[in-house]
Amino acid sequence: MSEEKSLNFLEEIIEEHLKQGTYKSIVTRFPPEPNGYLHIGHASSICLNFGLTKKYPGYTNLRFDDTNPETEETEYVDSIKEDVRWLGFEWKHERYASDYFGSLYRFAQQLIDKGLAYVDESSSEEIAALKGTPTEPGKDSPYRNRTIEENRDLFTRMKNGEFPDGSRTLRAKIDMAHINMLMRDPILYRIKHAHHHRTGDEWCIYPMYDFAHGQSDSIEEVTHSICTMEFIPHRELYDWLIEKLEIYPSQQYEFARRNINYTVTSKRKLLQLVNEKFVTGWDDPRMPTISGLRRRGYTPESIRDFCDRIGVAKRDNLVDVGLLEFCVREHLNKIALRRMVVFDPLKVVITNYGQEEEILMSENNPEDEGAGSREIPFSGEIYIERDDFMENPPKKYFRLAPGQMVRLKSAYIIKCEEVIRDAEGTITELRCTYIPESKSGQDSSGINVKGTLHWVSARHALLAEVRLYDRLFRVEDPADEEGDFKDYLNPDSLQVINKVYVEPALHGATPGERYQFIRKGYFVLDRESNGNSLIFNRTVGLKDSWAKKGG
RNA sequence: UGACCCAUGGUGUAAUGGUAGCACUACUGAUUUUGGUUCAGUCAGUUAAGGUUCGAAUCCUUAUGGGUCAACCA
Repeated sequence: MSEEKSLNFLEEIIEEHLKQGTYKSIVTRFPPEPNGYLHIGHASSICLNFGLTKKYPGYTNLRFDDTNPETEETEYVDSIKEDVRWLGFEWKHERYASDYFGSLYRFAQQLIDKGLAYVDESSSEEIAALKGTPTEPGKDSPYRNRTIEENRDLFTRMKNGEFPDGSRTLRAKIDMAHINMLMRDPILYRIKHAHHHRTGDEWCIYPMYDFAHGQSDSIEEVTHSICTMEFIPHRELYDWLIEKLEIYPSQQYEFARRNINYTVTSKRKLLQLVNEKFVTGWDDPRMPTISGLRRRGYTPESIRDFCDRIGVAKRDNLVDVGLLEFCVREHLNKIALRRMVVFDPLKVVITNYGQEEEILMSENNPEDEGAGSREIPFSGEIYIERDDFMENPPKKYFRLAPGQMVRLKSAYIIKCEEVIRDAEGTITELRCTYIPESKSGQDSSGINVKGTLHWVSARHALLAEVRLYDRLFRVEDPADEEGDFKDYLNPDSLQVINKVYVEPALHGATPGERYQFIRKGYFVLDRESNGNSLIFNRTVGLKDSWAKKGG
């Protein structure tokens, strides 16, 4: 019965490998650098790498590419681990490139011994000058032909801290005229007298990406090393090093990173937004970070579903954020508890109801009978949404208007009899009558109304704060615009409503529960809430075909 | 004026020489005690030109367009 889902190009490669017996099982890795928080683009890579070893025999390691102590911190390591777990994945081994500094150092010595690496004393400017350009070959460094003994000695002294930062590098000896710039004697090691988040002051030389990543893959016997397309030119060097070092032949495969419109996914840019206070932090709910999405109320299920739907391929892309929103709505619709909250209150007095009150029942989730129901107090004075009333309504307006009837959700049908105004002419109150026989669940009135409104009983309502979020940028692709990307921030990305009126059932709201404020959207309790205050973040609004029609 | 990667509806992704499909979006309509959900339907695509073939989105050539490469970042 089940329709076979087509394979992405990596799954095809792996199935072929498994079929041919190239591998019996596979090993992948997710290799973040701990210099920032993970974002939605990383989620794609996480789902890919971990997803592959869920589908095929094998496992996935979490490996931190921590070879640049100047930008890396333990805070980032912790956040990355939390985010991967939250997304629902468990790694086999937790590893660090820094675990391999000793092996990497010995690999470098082997290269020196084979005459394939040398210590260069050129400055970074001099190296750049001799590098050539994509269309012109480079020139050999004057230090290129030192003896092996000299190189060994110099490299040892680099490690021993005898030289200042930037004064020397270890370079592979390949070909300065190579068509691939990365093969023009790439730098393997540089001197940095910097404190490393894990190895402390043990080392003052650190390997470059190209001399750490592939070697780490190899040490872990990673079979399929999956990275993004900008690393394609690195593959030649990746292979060269593995061949010369005669180590386990991990293979690199590349896919196109996923881009999403109206946001940026560059750790450098996100860091800028954080540092320059354009957002409140890495987990600001407007951020495309995993932690931001989590605080915003996204579920791991919805993010996994999103990654699954956008797929894996090799072409440039700009995915519509609307798809992410669709995924979270789809999930939240099934699990969110329905609650009634009035954002902009308009008082309604039900003139024939009297001073008493009663308890009504309402289902917690019409999509899930198991979610049960809750009690809602009703009384003769309630609040409805100000924009649920119009004095001169257009055709097909189903809400309240003079002489018109609406259903109050889970309660009665009411009819608007009178509009009360203050001295300025602002509507301050509506006088309505209710139809006693129309009680929800036992309606014998025979009246059919088109509109149903949410409401809260005025004397039972609690106060809360809601934070409404919109896209962070006003343009689809901020990174592609002229000038500073920050000039394209959306000034209305955050709207705070300090006082909204919520039904009493929200009193014990917990951060783990998801809510749908009926007709308003999906909300989650923010971590800044406490015993005295309820603060809700809007995850995403409901689809609104009335607003779209210009209603 | 080099090398490499890529090109299918508005967006994302399938079709692996044999009926261009799926999802999102948009638009209709039905249902609805959320103008939500659900259901039914509609619009919409192979960058171009040659070639190979009975047959090409798929293979070849050229062109065009987009991306990547000149960090002691990853």
